[in-house]
Amino acid sequence: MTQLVNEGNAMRADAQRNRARILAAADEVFAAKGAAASTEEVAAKAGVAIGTVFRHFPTKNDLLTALMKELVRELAAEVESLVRQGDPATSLFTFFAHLVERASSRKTVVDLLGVDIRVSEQLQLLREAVGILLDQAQAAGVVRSNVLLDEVMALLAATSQGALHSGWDADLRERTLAIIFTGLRSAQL
Amino acid sequence: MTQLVNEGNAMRADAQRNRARILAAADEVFAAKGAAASTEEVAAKAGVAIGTVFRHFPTKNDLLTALMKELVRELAAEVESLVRQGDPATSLFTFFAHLVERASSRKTVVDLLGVDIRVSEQLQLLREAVGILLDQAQAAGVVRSNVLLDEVMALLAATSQGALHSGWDADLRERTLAIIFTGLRSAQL
Amino acid sequence: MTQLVNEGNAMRADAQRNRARILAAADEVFAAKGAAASTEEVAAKAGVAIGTVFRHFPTKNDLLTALMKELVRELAAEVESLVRQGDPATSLFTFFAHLVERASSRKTVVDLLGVDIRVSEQLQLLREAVGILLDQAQAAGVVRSNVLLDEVMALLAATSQGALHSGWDADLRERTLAIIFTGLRSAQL
Amino acid sequence: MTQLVNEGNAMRADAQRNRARILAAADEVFAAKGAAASTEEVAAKAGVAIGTVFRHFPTKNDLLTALMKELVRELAAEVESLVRQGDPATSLFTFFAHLVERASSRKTVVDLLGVDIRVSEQLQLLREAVGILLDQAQAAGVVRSNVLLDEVMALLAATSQGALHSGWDADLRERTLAIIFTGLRSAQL
DNA sequence: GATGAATGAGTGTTCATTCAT
DNA sequence: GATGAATGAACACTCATTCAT
Repeated sequence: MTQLVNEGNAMRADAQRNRARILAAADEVFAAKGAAASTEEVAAKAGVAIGTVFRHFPTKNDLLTALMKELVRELAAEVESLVRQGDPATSLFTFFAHLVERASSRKTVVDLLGVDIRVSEQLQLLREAVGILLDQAQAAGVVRSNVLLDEVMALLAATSQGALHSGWDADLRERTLAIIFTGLRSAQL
Repeated sequence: MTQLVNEGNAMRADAQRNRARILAAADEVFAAKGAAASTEEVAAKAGVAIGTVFRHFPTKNDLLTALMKELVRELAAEVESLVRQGDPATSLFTFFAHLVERASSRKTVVDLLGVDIRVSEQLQLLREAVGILLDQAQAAGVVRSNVLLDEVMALLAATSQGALHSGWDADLRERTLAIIFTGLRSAQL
Repeated sequence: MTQLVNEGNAMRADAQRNRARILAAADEVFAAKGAAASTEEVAAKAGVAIGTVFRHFPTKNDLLTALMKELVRELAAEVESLVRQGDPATSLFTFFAHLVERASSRKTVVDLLGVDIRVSEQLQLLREAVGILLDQAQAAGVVRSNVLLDEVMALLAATSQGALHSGWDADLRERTLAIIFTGLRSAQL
Repeated sequence: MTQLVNEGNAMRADAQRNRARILAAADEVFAAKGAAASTEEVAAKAGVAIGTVFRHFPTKNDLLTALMKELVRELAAEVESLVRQGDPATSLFTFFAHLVERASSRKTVVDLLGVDIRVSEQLQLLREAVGILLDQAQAAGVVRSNVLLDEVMALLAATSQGALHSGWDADLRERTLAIIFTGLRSAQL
């Protein structure tokens, strides 16, 4: 039985609390300033000493990766819920829009896709989840059948990055996604 | 009248040559390693001393900005030539594809959008140029008339970033752009 | 009556066991990596928590010192046994050779002389023991009578350190000691 | 033509001065506190910023190695002068005594022989020099002919380390070396 | 008494920027 | 103008030591 959520088996209460605090602080800090922000700042925002951060995440990269895992986990959970209770015809678009909206204010979401972190492994999970949404949408006939998961993931990444780096507002986001969704839906010209 | 960022007006011959060399080196270095690469490395590749780099570009950011300007200028020139001699119906798509292809191998193209550089100003030029291509395409009836320049620019930026950070290969690039182009062309569902 | 450095008098059974484990682990770890190895590593090898190490030895230095005491005690015991049952004419040389051989594989033996530990006090015991061997050897006429204990101790320390730091093999060790032993035996020129 | 002394070909005057200052400071600091002393302290004593130290010696190890080279060079020079103008029968002993005397106050001399620095290469030079002294002494009949260079080097290292770590005073040094010299001179018992 | 999480000063190293040569 | 040495703040990471659990 694979567990998606597990990272604190047998940990003292205070340690768990600190781990959570650090992750939260890291999320905020890296979301605002990107992965280049200093670990020291994360510690400060979490209200712990620098050593504590490194005890929980021996490397800055480990911290970044943990953040990433957490994010992927949340996203996967969201997909799962959409699969279970959402409208198969629109779930893909709903999720797509939501992710991009989220990315527009969180540098983390985006930075993590780049750099030297071996994301692949983590992203695999998300990829599979999105694959289900795509299947559903294609089964419902609202997405062309020759669209591959690769392109959907690529568009997802691209728009997430675009939304962040270029600071799209809600309106622009909507209009831009509309074009992409149209591209996914309609018959090739 | 001294200017912080000289650009070619009234400059000793060797200074001009150095400026050009530095820009070329910076392009290479930053393209390969991203904006995080050290100025020292740029100087080395340019074959000048570090002081010379800082004399021409008082700040690393100034160097990055200059690179950006140069890039925009090239792109604008390309657009202009397309406007003059290209097929109005396909020029937008041609340019779009070309930019993204270029971005996929040049970290610069993309990173520059990220830093703290106020791109807006520089991008204005490019924006106007692309505006012309869009007008042409809409006039030719191959792009829906309710598509705004904003969305086109957003898609341009997003795919450039996506192409680089996620390392799209030629095939994925083509398939992804096909979806976007379809979205631009067809009638909204 | 609480004592800073407990040594076995009135101690819970498990505490005694832990103390012994820690000393054994420390011996191994420091022998292999020198005194610069981390206390944490010692704790790990001993299978106890870091706090336990510091409860038994309030300072890293205290741990090092205890190790030293232990070593001196063992050596003194060895000397005692030689005094009781060995050949008075060769015991000094036997002990000398054995100590150096041992030093060549145990960084501890040597490093401990380096730190800031005031060895003198601990070494007194060993010194007295070696003094007996020297007396015996001089009585047997195999060591010049004007050789003082000071020099013997100095040579002992020097060769121990040399053997370790320079990594003497058995052959080199033997040949080098042969020279020293000759120096101790023969008449001054 | 091999050059023993070369390290500053084409260097700005101030850079040379600083390099020398740093080496001098490093010698003092490491001599007093051992190789574990901080680079920062070296910088402070040299009166330069920390960056300057690292510009000249990109790694702490590089600094240590440079110190070592310098030391070996001096020693080799001393040997060379002894070979040229000294009494072949006593030069080896003179040099031996001098090195140990020096070591007794300089942790550097000794620390450098240990740790992870690849000394071998550097020591080769010194080894060869001492080899000449040994040959001379054996030719003069004052050192047994079956004494090998290996043992002499081993004794040299051992006594240097001993002299330092155990803090021999002049008298003890003399008496201890007397025993070793006797061992080298007389016929094996 | 044992545990192991938290602390925080300290270390080696990098790099944008300044300035004497 | 060009050179390249000097500066020093910043950073990731380590480790002896303390203390709440």
